[in-house]
Amino acid sequence: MLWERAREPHAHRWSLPGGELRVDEDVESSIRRQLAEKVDVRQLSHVEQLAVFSAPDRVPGPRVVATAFLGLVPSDVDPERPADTEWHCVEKLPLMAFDHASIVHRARHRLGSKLSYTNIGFALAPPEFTISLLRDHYSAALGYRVSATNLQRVLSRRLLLEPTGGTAPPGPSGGRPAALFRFSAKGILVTDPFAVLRPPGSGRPAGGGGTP
Amino acid sequence: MLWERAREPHAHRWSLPGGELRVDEDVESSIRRQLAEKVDVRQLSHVEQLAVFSAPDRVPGPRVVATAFLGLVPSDVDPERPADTEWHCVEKLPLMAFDHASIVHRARHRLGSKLSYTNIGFALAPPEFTISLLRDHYSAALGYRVSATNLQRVLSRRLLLEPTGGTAPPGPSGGRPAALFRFSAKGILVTDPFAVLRPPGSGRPAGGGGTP
DNA sequence: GGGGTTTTCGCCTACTGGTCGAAAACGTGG
DNA sequence: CCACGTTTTCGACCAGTAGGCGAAAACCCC
Repeated sequence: MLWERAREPHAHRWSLPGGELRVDEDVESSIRRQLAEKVDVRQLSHVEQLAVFSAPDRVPGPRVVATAFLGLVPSDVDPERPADTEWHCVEKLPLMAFDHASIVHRARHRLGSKLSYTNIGFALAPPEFTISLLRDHYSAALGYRVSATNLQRVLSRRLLLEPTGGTAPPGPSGGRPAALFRFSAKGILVTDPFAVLRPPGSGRPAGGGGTP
Repeated sequence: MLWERAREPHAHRWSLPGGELRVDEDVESSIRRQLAEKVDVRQLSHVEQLAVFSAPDRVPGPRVVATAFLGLVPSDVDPERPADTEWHCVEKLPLMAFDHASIVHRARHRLGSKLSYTNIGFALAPPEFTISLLRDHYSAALGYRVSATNLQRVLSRRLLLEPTGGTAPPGPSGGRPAALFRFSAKGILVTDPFAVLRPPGSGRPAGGGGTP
């Protein structure tokens, strides 16, 4: 979600929401406050620090150090937002202000990486969802096609997927109705990667696949 | 490597090296400059941003926002350093200044995670090393025993390990002399995790192990 | 040469993830 | 109402990975 700047510098370019850090708040409180002026912050399903951007010339005039965050909202919510904001596709960004395009690309890269080794993907989906929907989100974030079969198996084996029993209505062209799943309560949002070199006696990791 | 503070606040406590950011440098240049006043910065084998620490009360007096870095040096180098600095074991930290203890623990956690899914481990070892040395570094950073067999096999399969042909002299109690390895030139320092859900037709990932 | 120590190698197993194809469950049009 | 297209779901197969273990190799010292 980008915000069209009204004032110079970089008027009419699109920028990330943000603003100045107050002396009585930490950076995460600050970005939540800044964002709250635009949208309902409670919709945010995931927030994490991304990186500090501090090149001396990243903005005109006095140097500004920015702490960038990655924030996600489920795909079913479109929070109320003012007229000067707009959702944009990460692959077709408009002309952006300052170094914000590189921040977005870094965030997209982080999201793609974390999708592979954490269950952060659930932050992109509604409370109940079909595997196909989740696969589409994964594909969009990763930039390549993901097999629904593998996605379901991988997530199920990690005990992250729990069937609700319900089904979603088929699309306009028919097709078998998809089963609905929810995020398993035991599957706490893991933000750390799975260790490859495990402690001794901890069950065997994973592997497999390959091109035959 | 910690630095014993001479002045208040928190005099005689141990702190991480650092200082104020100048207006004409970015944060990484700044930490390298600060560090250069203490040690030879060229010894640093890896530097990466860790996180921003910005709690309003993290230091007494006016609020200070800190960008913490994780920096590694190979285990064989002990750079010249002034008398007010000292190497400390991460598991037996002295009384530390400000929130620096939590920064260290965060850094240790990051290192442990990255050891599992990147080849950052080479930043801990000398140019030529034995598998046992590398295993000891892994064990120390991860906090649990690591099998030298697995470590060698995993790294070899990723084409990161290259035998030099030489051997290291056995220890004082004898034993078979260990073969020396070097960091393979093809094994660029990967700082991103391996994707678990790969693009189609990309060869099969990994798996394996488990407790029999 | 025997005993102790450390490294190295091979074998086995459990399990993972990619691929593929068949079956299931729907809508639609003739 | 039945053939067809569509989408989802499930099972089977396979290559490849990592953990565990034990035997063999290579050294020291006595």
